[in-house]
Amino acid sequence: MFTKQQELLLDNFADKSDHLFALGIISTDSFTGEIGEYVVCKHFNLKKSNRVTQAVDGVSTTGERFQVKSKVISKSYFSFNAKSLEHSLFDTLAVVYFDRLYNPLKIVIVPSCKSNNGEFKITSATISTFEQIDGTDIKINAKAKSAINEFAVAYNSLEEAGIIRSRRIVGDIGEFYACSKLNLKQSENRNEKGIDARHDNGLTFEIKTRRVYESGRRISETRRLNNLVGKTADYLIVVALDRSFKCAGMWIIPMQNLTNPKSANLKVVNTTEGTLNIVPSKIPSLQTGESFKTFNLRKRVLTNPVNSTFITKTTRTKKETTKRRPKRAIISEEISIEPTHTFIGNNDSSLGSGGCFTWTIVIILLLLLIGYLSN
DNA sequence: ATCATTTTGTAGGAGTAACC
DNA sequence: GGTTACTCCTACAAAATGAT
Repeated sequence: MFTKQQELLLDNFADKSDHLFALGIISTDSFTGEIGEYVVCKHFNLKKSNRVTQAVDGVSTTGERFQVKSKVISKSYFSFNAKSLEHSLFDTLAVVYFDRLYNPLKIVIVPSCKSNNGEFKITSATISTFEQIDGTDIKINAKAKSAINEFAVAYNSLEEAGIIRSRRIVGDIGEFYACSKLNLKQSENRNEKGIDARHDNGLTFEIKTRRVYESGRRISETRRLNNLVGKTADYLIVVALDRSFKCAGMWIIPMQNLTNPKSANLKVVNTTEGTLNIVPSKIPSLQTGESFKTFNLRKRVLTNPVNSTFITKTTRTKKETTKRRPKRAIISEEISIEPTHTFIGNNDSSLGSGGCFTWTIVIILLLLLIGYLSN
């Protein structure tokens, strides 16, 4: 789905990201925050906290507890605000600003006692009241600095190539794969609750992506798909990526069939009823399963009365679509199964799933069309 | 005074790990 | 499996400022 050039950029990003990991600068894909913690800890000679330590990111030799916040800025807007930090748990807030190459531009120091009950505000109007360390005075060793810069270049090239549109690279790439594979439109508003993409047929999709590969980054084997509660999309699409961000599996699951949306294990693709596979699995723990064909066929599977949970969704979509489509058009479109994913429902159909049904339907419709044309 | 632009504030989203 | 801890980003709304 990506061009060769784009794949090279992704490979390069994976390499540069692993290099930062090897140098102990990052340990996850939340790279902005981790680079910031690294820079502040080095500058103030802090002992870096373990990853899940509440409020404190580093402690100085004298016991001063630092919380670090990081921000990449494109213009000189040195702003920061936080509503409710646990200000009693740390002594000093250090906000570090980076340019797009992750060169530190400034560190702003705010004593936690200066917060208004946990509310911190740095704006152009208030910044002069805080201690500031200029970028030229921030010391980072040359090796780390060049690794960070190279990482930034690799990241920026992904953005410039249109591969990603945010610093949440894993989710971004997953959405890209899912949308191009299923011909979906990404939600323009990235904040739209519960829906990442739509199809022309009216169906809605939530896309969850996980990068699944052997690495020292993860201690736990368990992978989760969190926070699917209340998601109103018709389908969940699960995308697995390999180390180089190549698609290593994709599945489509009726959202209603998820039994534990609060904290679903990634292995729901193996166990959830109605799951169909879009891209075969390259991950041993995730089974490929029955393959997804098109939305046409998918709809016929869904209208099977055996699984009543699908019926309400199917009915709604069917109504919308049939209103728009004259009957003759339906026949001609249904023949061309591959290029269009437009849903043409037959709600009375009790056909089950499977390839032979597909071909039966296609042949019948072909015969109907030939008959129609010869008249 | 009104409209346009810039800046700040907020809500909602992403991913992962630890603890129970 | 559920919850809560950590992380940052983005788009939009609202407010502030500038231009006519």
